[in-house]
Amino acid sequence: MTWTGRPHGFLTGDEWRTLEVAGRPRRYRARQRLFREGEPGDHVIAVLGGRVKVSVQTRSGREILLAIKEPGDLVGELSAIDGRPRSATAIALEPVDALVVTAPAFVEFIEGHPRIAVRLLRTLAAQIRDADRRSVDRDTGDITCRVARRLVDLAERLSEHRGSGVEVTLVLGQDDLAAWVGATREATSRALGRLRAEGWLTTARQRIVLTDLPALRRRASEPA
Amino acid sequence: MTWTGRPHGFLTGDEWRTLEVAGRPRRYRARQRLFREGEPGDHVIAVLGGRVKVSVQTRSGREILLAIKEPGDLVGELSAIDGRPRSATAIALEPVDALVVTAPAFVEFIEGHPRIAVRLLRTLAAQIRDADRRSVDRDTGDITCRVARRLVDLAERLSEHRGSGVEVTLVLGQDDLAAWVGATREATSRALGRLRAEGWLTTARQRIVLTDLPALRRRASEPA
DNA sequence: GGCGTCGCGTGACGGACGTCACCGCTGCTG
DNA sequence: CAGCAGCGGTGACGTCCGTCACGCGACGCC
Repeated sequence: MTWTGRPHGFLTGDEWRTLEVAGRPRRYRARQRLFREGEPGDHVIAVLGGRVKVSVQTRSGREILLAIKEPGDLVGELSAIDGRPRSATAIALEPVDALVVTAPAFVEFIEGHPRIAVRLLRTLAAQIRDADRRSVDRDTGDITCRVARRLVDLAERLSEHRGSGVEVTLVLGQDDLAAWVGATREATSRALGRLRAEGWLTTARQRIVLTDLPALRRRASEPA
Repeated sequence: MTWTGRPHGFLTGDEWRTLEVAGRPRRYRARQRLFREGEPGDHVIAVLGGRVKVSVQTRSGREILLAIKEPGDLVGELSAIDGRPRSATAIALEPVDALVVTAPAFVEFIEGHPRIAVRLLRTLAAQIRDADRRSVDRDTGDITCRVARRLVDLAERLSEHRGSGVEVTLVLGQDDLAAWVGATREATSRALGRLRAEGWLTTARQRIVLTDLPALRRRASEPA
């Protein structure tokens, strides 16, 4: 129902092997910054393994999460496309395997492979849909609603990979969750408290276990 | 400083004349709906004259403005690219001159003109940047801040066309402005009241006249 | 094993904004 | 011209959430 919208896997089949020759493999440590808002965007990073969070900071210091990039996704492609500086900061959530491609090489790669260009168009289209949906989500329902929605989304994303059992375990801190739903950590914690009181999930350090997805799904769309 | 991000003019030069032969000219009346959220997206609309608003409605009935399309922009291109249903509703703000192109014809057009494909990529990139910026704006500052910011943005967009005088007149209703900044009409009205009390603008029916842009710009980024 | 740090939970308090309600004005239309 | 509908301006009230503050348990480092 609430579909995250971004089909992972810009790089599929063996087309990306062509990119491989143009790219330089590189590893990033967990918490390492791939690039920072405002820098010139002279390279594109293809994520092969691990996840990367893309976010911006408001002047008041709050973090706003724009996307989580997974294996098969590109990071920093916008700057390569339009030549403008990076509009956000990218940080590795885990150890990340990646392929670093210079912007000119990337552009050449795209121009030389029309089918890839079409795929890239689709990827960008998905990102726009995702961003638009975020705008709507952020204005729909109270924080408990939004937290429930986000958890269900993450759970569904996960179920695509692993088979879905009765309960789903998410590994993420409450700070990140808060940034994701656009609220403070405290408000998020309280929202989790309410959901926990209903018996729909349990919480622990860096861990949220969803035990009643249907109920959460219901709560995610309920007016109150 | 706060730049709207979307360079108008996907259609420039005479490349679009190629599109012309594939497209069917059409006029829309003011307030007429071009398409509605959920419909299959079987055509793309190139705006030649007039403006189009793209928005979605939350289940509680509030409207959220996603974009305003101007002459030279495309509307409904996402569905043509990825084949998914329309994710928003498009409504003409004024009488609109447009070119309607079927999705297959549009795709063929893109594939046959690599330079256009690159330009389309840039357009989509700009839309993503714009959407991301909206996410940040919406969480930055109180409503008065956001209203001021939006007004300055609109004024700057306008100044690109007409030369910029000392004061700028915007023609828009408070309902639309409210949807744009993500607030209710009442809150927006009160915010305008505060700005008016400072002597930085005057308001009238469907009209907002900015008389002190520098002050507004300052207020737009001030913490309080 | 002691101690510091990090992540989580919760309480108190205040303020900004949503909701509801009403009123005035303007411009259209019959 | 009378009436109505659409738009704008305000007031009262409630509440959700941000801010500040503190406590607690788990993990890591020396």
